[in-house]
Amino acid sequence: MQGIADAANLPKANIHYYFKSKANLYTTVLNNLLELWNTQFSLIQPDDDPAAALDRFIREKVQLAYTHPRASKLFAMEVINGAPHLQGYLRTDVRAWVLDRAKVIQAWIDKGQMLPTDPVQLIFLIWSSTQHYADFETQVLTILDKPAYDQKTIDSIGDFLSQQILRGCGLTPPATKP
Amino acid sequence: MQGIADAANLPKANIHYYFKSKANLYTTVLNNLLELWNTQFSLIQPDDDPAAALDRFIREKVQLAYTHPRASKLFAMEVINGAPHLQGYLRTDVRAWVLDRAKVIQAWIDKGQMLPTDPVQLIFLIWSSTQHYADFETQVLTILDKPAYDQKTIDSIGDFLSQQILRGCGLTPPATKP
DNA sequence: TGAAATCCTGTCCAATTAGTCAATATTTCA
DNA sequence: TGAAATATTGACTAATTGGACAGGATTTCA
Repeated sequence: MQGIADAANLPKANIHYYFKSKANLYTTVLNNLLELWNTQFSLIQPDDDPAAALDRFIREKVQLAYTHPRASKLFAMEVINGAPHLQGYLRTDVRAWVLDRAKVIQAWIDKGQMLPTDPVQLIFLIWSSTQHYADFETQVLTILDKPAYDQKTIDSIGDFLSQQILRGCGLTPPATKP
Repeated sequence: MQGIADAANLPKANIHYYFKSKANLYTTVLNNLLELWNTQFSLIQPDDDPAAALDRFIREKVQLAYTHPRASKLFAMEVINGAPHLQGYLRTDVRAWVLDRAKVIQAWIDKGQMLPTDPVQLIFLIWSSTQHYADFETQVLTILDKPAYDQKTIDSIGDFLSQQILRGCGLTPPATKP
C-alpha cells in the first residue's frame, strides 16, 4: 500500500480513504481490467468470413498483449492462483462468451467453410498463443535478444499466428498489406 | 515459512536450518523444477520425421502440464514477474536450446519437408498452447465445466493441438491409435 | 566410548505492513 | 455566509512474518 501510495504521490491514508482495504483496491483494478477486456473483443458473427474474422480476432489479441501487457499479466496471476476473485465472472460471463463464439465457429464448420475441429479448443489456442507474448514477455524478449517489442515485431507475430492457425483450420489468411 | 513448515510437519526453525533463507528455499525449488524441465524434453533431431517429432513434442508438453501443473504455474509466475531468478538460465540454457531446435526445424523446411515458417515462433506456439492447460487450468476447467482433468481429456487436447499445429505447418499428423 | 560434528527446535526479536483515528482542511449548498 | 458534508493526512497500532540463537539431542568416527 505504501508503494502504491508513493507511486500515486498520495499519502497512504488517502488511498485507504477511497479504497476501504487492499483487497478492495485489488478487485477494483481487476474489474477495470475486465471492462477493458470486454470492450476490446470484437464480435464474431455467423455470416462473417471465417478467415477474415479469425484473422482480425488474432491480430486484435496480439495488439492487446502489446498495448496492455500489465493487464494481461495481472489477469494471468489471478487465474494461475485459482481465480479466487473471478470465479463468478469465469463461470458466467466468460463461459457464455466462449460457448457463444464456439457456436458461430461450429456454424462455419457445418457450412463447410472450415475444417472440422473443436471450436472451444480453438478459442483456447488463440488465447494462449497471443497472451503468451504479454505474460512471457521476459522470456520471449530474452530469446529473441530484443530489449522490447516494437510494432514491426508485433505485426510479424500477428502474421505468423494468423497464418499458422488459419492454415490449421484449413483457411487461407486474407491478403496481407505490403 | 510457517505455512510451509506446517505443511511439512516440521518446526519452522528446522526449515531455516536447511534453507538459510526464504529466498534460498525458493531458488532451490526453482532449480529442482528446471531439472525436471530439462530431463523431460525429448530430443528433436534433423533426421527425425518432422510430423512424428513435433507430434511427440506437443504430446509430451501436454502430458507435463497434466502431471506437473504446479511446477508449470510456479515457472509462469516467475517469468511473469520478470524472471528475476532466471535471467541467466533464460539467456544461456533456454536460448541455446531454442536456437538449436530452431535450426533443426529450419533444416526440415529447407529440405521441403514442411512449409516455411518461423521456427522460433513455432516453438513459442507449442510452448504457449500446451502450458496454457496447466497455468490457466482454473479457467479451462470452468469453461469446460469439469472438476478436473482426466487422461482422456488430456489425450484429446493432445490430438487437437497436434492436428492443428501440424496442419499449420503443412504436415499430416501420424496415425492415431484407435 | 567419548568428544566433535551435525541436527533439531522453542523462544524471542526486529522489520514490515495493512489498517485506524483524530485533527485539520476544503468543498458544497441552503 | 456558515454549517454540514466531504476530503486530507500525520501519527499510531496490531498483527504478521522472516529470521536469529541458545541449548539440547543425536550421530559420527577415531
